[in-house]
Amino acid sequence: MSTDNPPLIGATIKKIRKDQSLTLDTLAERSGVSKAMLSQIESEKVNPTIATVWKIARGLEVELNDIIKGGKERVRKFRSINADETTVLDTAGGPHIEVLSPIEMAEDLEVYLLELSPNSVLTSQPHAPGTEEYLTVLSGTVTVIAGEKSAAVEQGGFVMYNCDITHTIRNDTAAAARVHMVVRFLKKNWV
Amino acid sequence: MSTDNPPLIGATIKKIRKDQSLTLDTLAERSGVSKAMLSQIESEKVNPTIATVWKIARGLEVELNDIIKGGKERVRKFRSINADETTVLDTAGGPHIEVLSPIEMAEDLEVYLLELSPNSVLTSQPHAPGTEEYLTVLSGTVTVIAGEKSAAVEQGGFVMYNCDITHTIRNDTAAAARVHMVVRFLKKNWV
DNA sequence: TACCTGTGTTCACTATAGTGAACACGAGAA
DNA sequence: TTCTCGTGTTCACTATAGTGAACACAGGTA
Repeated sequence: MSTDNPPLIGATIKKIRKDQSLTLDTLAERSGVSKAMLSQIESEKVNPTIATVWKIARGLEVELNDIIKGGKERVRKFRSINADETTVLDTAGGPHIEVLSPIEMAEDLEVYLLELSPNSVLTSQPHAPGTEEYLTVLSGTVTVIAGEKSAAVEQGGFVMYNCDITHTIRNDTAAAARVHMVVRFLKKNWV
Repeated sequence: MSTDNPPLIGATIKKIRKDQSLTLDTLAERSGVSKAMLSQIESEKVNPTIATVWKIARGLEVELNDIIKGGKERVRKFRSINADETTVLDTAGGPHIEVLSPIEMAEDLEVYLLELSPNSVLTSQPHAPGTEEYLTVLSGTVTVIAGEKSAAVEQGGFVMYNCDITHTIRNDTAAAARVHMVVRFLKKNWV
């Protein structure tokens, strides 16, 4: 939705109501908002208050944010990427990094495979606020440091942490380590 | 926040404004909402319209939903789970499933390791609407079917799909397959 | 001590949200 | 053809959002 105007939520409310086969009368009963008001809102004739929209969301049993963000039609995804299509990020002396997730997932949910050589370190700068990383140790042992917290995790282990602070993955052993990494961003819907 | 009352957003707006060291005057200029109104909103003396809160969110450069959901203080996570602490889900003749993510991540982001025997199938019922699965094939080859779409994915490959329809992972080969699986749910904030 | 400034609050007003009631319209039945 | 019913829209009203201006208060300075 455009960022130049407040969200037009009338159409969204109408769509959700229709999807649930509800009349204005029924939604009025469920939500505590008058039928007249609902009609005006759906026609974008008025600019309702937060409390009113919250009541409608409750009546529809949906999240307030589902109404506000515009109720975009979700198309079900199906996307597969072969091994030879993944992107490889290598730096001299650094770990071997394969990007598995497609470009359209960037800054939403990113998936990587990392291979850390014996006695190597991968240090990253803080990501966007609220971003989280989830690591599965496939082989070897790694030590993860995020801020003042750290843990050594062996094969078959799992670690998750906020990565909006400087964070480091180290392989202090004499064997290579392989790690599956997922990075999840807090989404911004309209900035 | 309580689901019995509309969201009290005044305190949230005030906190964000203070965090950014802004005065009411400054926010009024940036947002186009009067200082008087801002004061009333922050004091929970009025129930602002959606458009007004949207203007404030823009002025603060935050998501509308950040204000509405209550601006909870985020504590940075750090959680590690050793291999011997993961939960194993096995059924007779079924795949070997290890749950890596901790219980508190249930229905948010769930992480699994799957091992499918030669010529075996894992069929799942539809999950909650909007839920997505992300598979990394660590070894072997699997065929993923979601609704009418399918793909055979070899070692090192990746596949993602909506799993709010019946979906199946098959290993039609004579070798075992190992798959890393992430399940991401669309969050409900207050239902 | 008095004055000034910055910041937040309240007043008195206008504009608009929100409602109960009445109206408009289309479809189906008699 | 007329009537009835269900559903959505609009009217005329009250309640409240939203504002410019004035006020209140605290801290700093002369």
